[in-house]
Amino acid sequence: MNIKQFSELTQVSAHTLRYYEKIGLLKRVSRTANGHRSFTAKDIDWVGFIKRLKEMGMELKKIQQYADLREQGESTSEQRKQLLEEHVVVVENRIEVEARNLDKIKQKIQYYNKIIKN
Amino acid sequence: MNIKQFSELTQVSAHTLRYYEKIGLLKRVSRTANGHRSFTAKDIDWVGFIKRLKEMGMELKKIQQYADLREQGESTSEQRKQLLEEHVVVVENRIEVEARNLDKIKQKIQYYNKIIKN
DNA sequence: TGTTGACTTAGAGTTAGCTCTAAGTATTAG
DNA sequence: CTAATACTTAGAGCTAACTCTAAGTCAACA
Repeated sequence: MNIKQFSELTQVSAHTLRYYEKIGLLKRVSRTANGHRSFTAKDIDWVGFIKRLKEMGMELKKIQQYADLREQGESTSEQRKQLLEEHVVVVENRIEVEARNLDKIKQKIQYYNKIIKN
Repeated sequence: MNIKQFSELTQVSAHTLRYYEKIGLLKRVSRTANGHRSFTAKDIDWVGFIKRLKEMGMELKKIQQYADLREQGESTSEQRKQLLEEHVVVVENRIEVEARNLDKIKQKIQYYNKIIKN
């Protein structure tokens, strides 16, 4: 599948896909005879995973580390697991902070409700 | 209180405080005879509020809007309240998405646990 | 008197993560 | 055969939110 089709499937722009390859997030993307990128079904899963990590606020640099480990094969499973576990902690803390702040903002809204009514 | 003391109290760098004033987040900061900024106790609260909104992922532009309304006085309470309510929805959705993604990542970790044990 | 240190400004530089441009090649349709 | 279209690359440009620099003023202290 060429870059355009892949871009539509993954909802990631062709520009961004090339960028991801350049910075080492997508590895060993195969090419056709004329040098065009040719993406596979496996690439779809991988980009999906990248998107999820990104959505969780993982930096591209960290995702890159994961990609590096992944490329090295099975022997790095433990390290990849650790990387994910580290990020789980980060996200859990962030959710907690956000929940706390949400509460405070809601209190502020309550305050506005009072002064507006009177 | 001068910018250095204020910076230490609020944990926001002097550079950033000047920047916040320039983009209209801090308004009417008073000056001493020699032109130095002079911050007050009210400014501490306001910067604290800015920090909370920022922590919740509100863009400085949006915070600026809030600051503009705040400057216009009591009559804008309703609009400020709406602005906060809008953001509450944004944050609630984000927390939800994060919780869902967290689950998926935890599943991935479980998968690693399986393949590592065997 | 001079030098230290805090402040001032305008504006340049930085980082992340894209996003776009220019110049070029290859394939396909008319 | 030519025009349109899709691809390629290197590298420039953009946005947010700082962060820093340079050049200058001013007060205090040895």
